[in-house]
Amino acid sequence: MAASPAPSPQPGPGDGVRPAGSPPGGERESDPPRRIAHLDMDAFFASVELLEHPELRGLPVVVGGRRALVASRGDGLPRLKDYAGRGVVTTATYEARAFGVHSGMGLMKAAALAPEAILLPAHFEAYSRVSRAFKAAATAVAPRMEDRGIDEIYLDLTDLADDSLALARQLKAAVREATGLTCSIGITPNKLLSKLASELQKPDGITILGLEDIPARIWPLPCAAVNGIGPKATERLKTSGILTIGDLARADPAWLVAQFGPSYGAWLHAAALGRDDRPVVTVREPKSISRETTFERDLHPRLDREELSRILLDLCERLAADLARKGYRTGGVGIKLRYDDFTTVTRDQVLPEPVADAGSLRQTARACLRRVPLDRRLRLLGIRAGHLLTEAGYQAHRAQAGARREPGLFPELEG
DNA sequence: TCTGGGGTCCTAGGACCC
DNA sequence: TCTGGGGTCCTAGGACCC
Repeated sequence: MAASPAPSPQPGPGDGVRPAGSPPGGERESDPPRRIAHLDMDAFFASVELLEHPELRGLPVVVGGRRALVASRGDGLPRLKDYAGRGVVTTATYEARAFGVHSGMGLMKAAALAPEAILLPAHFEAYSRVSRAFKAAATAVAPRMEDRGIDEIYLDLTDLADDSLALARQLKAAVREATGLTCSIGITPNKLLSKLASELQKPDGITILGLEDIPARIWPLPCAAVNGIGPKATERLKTSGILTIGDLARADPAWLVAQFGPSYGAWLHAAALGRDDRPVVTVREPKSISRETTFERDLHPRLDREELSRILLDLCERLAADLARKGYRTGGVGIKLRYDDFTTVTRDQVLPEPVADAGSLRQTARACLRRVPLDRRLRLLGIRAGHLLTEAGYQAHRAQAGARREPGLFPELEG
């Protein structure tokens, strides 16, 4: 079953977004109208690369692939047609998208569409730096910000004085001043609609919508435009003749629930009507930290045992470094394997004591590996740290555990 | 021309406890 | 020799997102 992005308090019958002036004395007071912005950087990674390579402006440029592989061919600028490997397109400029190239597409396939496009390796440090800069610029205008990844944010504008168009212009000016880059902004009463709105006039656009605009502006869009309706749900909806958000809005809610389950079915109905009361979440603790790698060639668990062992150690060391840098311990370690047929398995194990060092991670990963079939070649190995505990949380955990055992027996060994 | 790496959330069964 | 129901935790898989 498809996941629903926080369907929020289950919209009951007749509930959801209450019309302005809903009956007094109801169970809940009418929520105050909100103003939520979604700010999305335009072709972010590619645009950052163009800051470094202004001479490539106007050309089809694709960012993706591993640096060593990308850089190893040719003397001039690497072309997509020179690439051989398992990379995917991370971002493409609008000129490259005109050839049908899009994010997530295999680079080999992209090369068939746009062989002469420039291929640049990703520079994640640079993107992170620019990401911090645009977020700082945006929060200087609108402080209540929800981080949605490296290139997009939500902002709660509800309590700000200026009108929405003025705020959008201020945000775009601030982002451009700080980074030299353009973004697109949607402003509506909720996150769902704002996310849709910011896409409507990309790049460099501003789109402000009210609930009254839903039939004309939202309903003609394909279902897949909704954040939370992915490839599987799109396909299932299509087989029932539901192609647009408007089709979905007209579908019988009971039928949707029967087809997609109580949670997702109800959410689909609410989403099609533009109903969404999720708050802008300004602080969040991570739930897990992970590292994974796809091999350049498929590896056999026995024949390539040493190489796999080296790769596992490397992943554990990098994960341990991540934990140390971010100040977490993990109380549960998991592994992920992808076989040559692309099937994926995971194994998890909770730990009696939280750990953070590479050796403990590796030991637990090996225990997990013993529970998994190792009879065919692998293309990916990953390791994940869950049940995260901050250093403060860990001290509290230790104090509790210590109190439960022999209190004060070895005080010199305690924290 | 097969399909990266980092995440979140949901479901569902079984164990275990009350 | 049987019979509940609820609650939480653990585990595995999968959809989805950036």
